[in-house]
Amino acid sequence: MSYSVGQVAAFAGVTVRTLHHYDEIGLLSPSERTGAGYRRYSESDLDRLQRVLFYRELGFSLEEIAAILDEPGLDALTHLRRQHELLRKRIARLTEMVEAVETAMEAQIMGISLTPEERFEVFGDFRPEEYAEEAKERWGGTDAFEQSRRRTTAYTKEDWLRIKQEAAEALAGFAAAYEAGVPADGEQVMDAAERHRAHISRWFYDCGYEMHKGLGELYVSDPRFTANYESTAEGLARYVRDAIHANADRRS
Amino acid sequence: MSYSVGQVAAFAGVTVRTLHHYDEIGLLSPSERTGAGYRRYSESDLDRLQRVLFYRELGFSLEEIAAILDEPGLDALTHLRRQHELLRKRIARLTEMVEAVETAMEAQIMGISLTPEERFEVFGDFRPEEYAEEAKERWGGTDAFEQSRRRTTAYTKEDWLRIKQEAAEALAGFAAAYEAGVPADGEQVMDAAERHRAHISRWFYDCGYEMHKGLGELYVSDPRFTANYESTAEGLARYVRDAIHANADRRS
DNA sequence: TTTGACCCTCACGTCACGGGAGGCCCCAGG
DNA sequence: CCTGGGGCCTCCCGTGACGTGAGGGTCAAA
Repeated sequence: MSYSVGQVAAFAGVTVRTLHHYDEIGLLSPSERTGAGYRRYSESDLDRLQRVLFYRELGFSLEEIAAILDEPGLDALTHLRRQHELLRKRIARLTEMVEAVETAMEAQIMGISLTPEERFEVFGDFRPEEYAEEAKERWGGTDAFEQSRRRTTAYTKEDWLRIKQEAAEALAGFAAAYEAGVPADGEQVMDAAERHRAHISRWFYDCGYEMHKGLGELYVSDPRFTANYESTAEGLARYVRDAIHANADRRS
Repeated sequence: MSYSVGQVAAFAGVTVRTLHHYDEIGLLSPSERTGAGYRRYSESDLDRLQRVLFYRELGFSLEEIAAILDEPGLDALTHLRRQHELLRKRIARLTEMVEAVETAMEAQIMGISLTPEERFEVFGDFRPEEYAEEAKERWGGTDAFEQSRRRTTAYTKEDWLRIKQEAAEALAGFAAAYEAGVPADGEQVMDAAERHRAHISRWFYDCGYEMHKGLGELYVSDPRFTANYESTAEGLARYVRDAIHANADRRS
């Protein structure tokens, strides 16, 4: 049994032109022609086409596909195993992308924008030293950033909801005291700062008093954090920094 | 903070030329230029680029991407949700392909070649009546084929190994009796036929005596089955058919 | 001030087809 | 017998998403 271009095209979900093209470049030439020059595809031609379409779908160029298919040692099972492996990798990649999207959603919800590195994390498979260095510099040379990343990747939806809730409570606590005119070194305000520090330590990275003070500075100096506080109440960022400092001084 | 083409290209893992191209076609024009005409990408330009690359990876044309991104109601979370959904679908598709590959592997191991429809099942998202009809005709108008497909999709590796094992035992049983000169309606040969029927019923589809007889006929008429038996011993296909008939007659 | 890394704008090349034009082949129906 | 319509052929130009220089400005560091 053999098949015409039209039949094969219908089977495989490609156009006749595509089959002509594959013939032209020698990727898939039908094993027979009729007297009138009509292409006739055999069973094993279909086999080859199936493989071509498979590798094409996974993003290989036609040239690469030709190389793969014409490799000596072209056992059918070998191909199937390779395809299985490629699919597994591709699924893993997409799963990573799903995670990245979820992270971005959380970031969006929490009102924090990402750094360029974070944004494209899932795309660049390379991580040149240059940018890694820059990130380190930005985060004060500590490994807090890395630690945070490692921990947060394991968090579930529920964890994130809880984190968001706690963060909102802390913010509300500071805002209430601030608007009531309580000074930044008031007892309850310092307690709020301490709860804030515990929150960070628990969910993100070990946050000592020194680091907490650094974070407080960041809240007034880094606009992406400042915005988060200032949008609740003008001057709140500075107030929170002062409270954090007062708390750190009290403890040491 | 703004970034040059080179920096952005490095972040995003694309070439400078690509960014130029996106500028040319108006898909992503940097929000600023220096006096010397240098492109300067802002934070929100990066945001847009990230989305462009995302949709591109999922196979959208640049024109389509432009339409998606310039849709009114372009909330960030909406995009993220859409991306999440698209990824889910794509993963589902790849998972289907994995299953198809596994099926093909089993078919290969069991020494049965596939029909064109089966081969390209995973590619054509359409299922025109024409071919569905042909398949029905081929399988005698019953729904045994569908039933088999439904059941076997849930099978694990272990199941398949066991099935293969049982099939091999059945074959060996027939072959032994055949080569010992036992007639096809011998007691033990009919018992082997009955075990064969039970095997089919258990793992693939309800196989009554009539259907079993049909299957026996298939073993001598359909070359893809015949080959499997004849390669063990010449004349075995006919012998198995006769045994199946004898067993069916005995039972009714 | 010079050097080298980076940037600019043309402009042609490439890959994987799309989409006709113009013309055989072949069989069912009048 | 011939005629119409569907499928097939080759030839060839078009397109989308860039690759790849050529030829020439820009700019911080040495």
